[in-house]
Amino acid sequence: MPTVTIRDVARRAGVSSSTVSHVLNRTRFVAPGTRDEVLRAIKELEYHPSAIARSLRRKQTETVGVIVSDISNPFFTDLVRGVEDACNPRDFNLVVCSTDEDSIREADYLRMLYEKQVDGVILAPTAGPHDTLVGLIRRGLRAICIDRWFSDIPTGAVVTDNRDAARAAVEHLISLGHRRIGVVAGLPGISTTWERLKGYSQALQAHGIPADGDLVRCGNSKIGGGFQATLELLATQPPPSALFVTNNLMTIGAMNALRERGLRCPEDVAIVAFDDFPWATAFRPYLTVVAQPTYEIGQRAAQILLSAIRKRTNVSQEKVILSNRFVVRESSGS
Amino acid sequence: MPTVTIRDVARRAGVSSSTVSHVLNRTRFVAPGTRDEVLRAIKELEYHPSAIARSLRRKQTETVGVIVSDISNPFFTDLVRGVEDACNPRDFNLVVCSTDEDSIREADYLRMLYEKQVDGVILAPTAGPHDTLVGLIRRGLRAICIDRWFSDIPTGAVVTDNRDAARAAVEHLISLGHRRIGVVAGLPGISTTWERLKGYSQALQAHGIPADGDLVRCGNSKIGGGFQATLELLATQPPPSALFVTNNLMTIGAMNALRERGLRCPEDVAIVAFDDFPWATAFRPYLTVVAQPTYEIGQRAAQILLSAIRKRTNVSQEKVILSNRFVVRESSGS
DNA sequence: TTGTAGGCGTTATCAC
DNA sequence: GTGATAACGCCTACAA
Repeated sequence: MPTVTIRDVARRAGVSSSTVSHVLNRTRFVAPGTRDEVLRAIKELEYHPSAIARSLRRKQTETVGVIVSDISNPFFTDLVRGVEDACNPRDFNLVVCSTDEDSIREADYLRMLYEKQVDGVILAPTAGPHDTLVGLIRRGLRAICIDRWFSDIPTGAVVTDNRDAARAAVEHLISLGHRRIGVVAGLPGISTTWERLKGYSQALQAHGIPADGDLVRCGNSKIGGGFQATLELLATQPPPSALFVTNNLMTIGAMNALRERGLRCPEDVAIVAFDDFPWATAFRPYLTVVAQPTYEIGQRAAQILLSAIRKRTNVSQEKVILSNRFVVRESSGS
Repeated sequence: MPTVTIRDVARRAGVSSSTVSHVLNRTRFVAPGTRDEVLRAIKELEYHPSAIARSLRRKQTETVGVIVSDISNPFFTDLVRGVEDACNPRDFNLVVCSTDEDSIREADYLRMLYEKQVDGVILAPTAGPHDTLVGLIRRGLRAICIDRWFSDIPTGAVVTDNRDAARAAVEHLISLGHRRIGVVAGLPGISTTWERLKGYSQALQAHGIPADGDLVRCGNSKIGGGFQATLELLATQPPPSALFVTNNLMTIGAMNALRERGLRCPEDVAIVAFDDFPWATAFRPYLTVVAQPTYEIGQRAAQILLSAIRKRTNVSQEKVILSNRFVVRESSGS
């Protein structure tokens, strides 16, 4: 296929390529007559401008990179949809990347995106190190963090009030009479994990329940980890009467573990979990959850990023904190 | 930030820009000494090549577009992960787009991707019209369909054996003694929908069960549609004793509907559904499903596309059919 | 073993 | 109202 360029259109319409460019971009007045000529030529030749060439000139790609842990995790998937919906009206495209929490992959992707000159990046950073990211930000890469924040990353973030929500969740269990409450904690080294643990501790403390290290297990934020951690928790003596599971994937693992042990929820073990599921009201037990505003996180981050891009400013270093919703359903007992 | 270009590196290293280019791309021999010089200059200047400029020259972007109905649908999300994992080793990036089954959005995205010169597109086409897509393919766009296929789209596809799987699913219900089996059908106009319906009919016919139009309802492939369709099915007289729900989202809707009507599954209504869920073994009822090889669909499609890109050939028009796995769990009864 | 130079397809600055 | 023309940053003949 011989590419048809702007000059082909120009020739066909009997004008100069600048005129064609200008009708394309509505960037200066063109006499209606000539304009129609140009438009006709475009139609006839089925001309499609080269976004690549345009980007080279304009130094803008109308593309943003989205780096998450795993695009197949419904949490991120919803978030990405929020980003997409915010970007679409402005004709921005999304390049999505999954790091699997590997900081090397993260760095690789960041470099690729930077070299592809994306106008900005939205990312859920891995635990680190963040040298590449920080270096690129210093060189002018516009970035915004989602879900997690790190004090060594000099840019803004959109997160949720993890500590408060965790505290509320655990207090809910306490109010139901539970004293031995196990926690399935997330990946070490990221803000969400320790914030949620902090909320847990605060709740216990506020109600004079002594902390017990045996009741905190790391589930690595994945299904298998949640499964394993839950089995361990269930093996403590006496076993916990309730579990606080700190993310969606680990919740699946935790439920699998209960099943494995032949325990019913909430009769034998009550559960409160982080992250809501679309199917939460369709399958039993109906989970009591901290519903994070996933879609909004993405949407908001995209808005902030896009506005910085448009205004050619840096992304403000502000940390935007969105509120979680606590939804009581049957898994926590009655 | 003043962009540092290949010439800056060249100057610094005291060589020509072509030499730099060649060490960058390992595209011709460069004396070890000079090479080291160049590499050092690159380090010192923190040079990052411009993928945009390179793409303009090479007419290759190392990017593929992925167009699905909705990135937040776990079916597509898994599929996209398969695509990503296949693309990553080759350093290809993914631009993902959600159409919401709107052919206009589909066409818009296709145009954008074409103008951004993606090296190829992997898409789950909307019901149509497909003019834009077909036009672009004619102009040389490499594309491959996933999940669905259409005879008017002149390119390859990776799909699953929907008809056979549907038939097996329904026969399973029949073998359990069900005669009045309702179907929650998907979006009209796409191959998966009619293939699954076809399998349903064949199963009935093979067992001498007369077809009943009342037992087929369209759920539009979404949660709300599945909910509505299920309510309608449950209202027929006599009500069906089993339901065949033809995709994941509608299954959630169907379960919500059962709950709304106070019906238990499988005691009151048995269910067999299309699409497995990660949480299928964690929440009750454990669903009996046709598990599509979602990840593999994406992976396979990406392999085919990438190989066509590498060999600079067209995508073969072959239709690759992957096998489904039928997983019996409790929702279909015992 | 390395350098020179033209061009990929646009946009934007000047000029008319 | 419209046209020339010089970049944008890289790759790749072709030359040496």
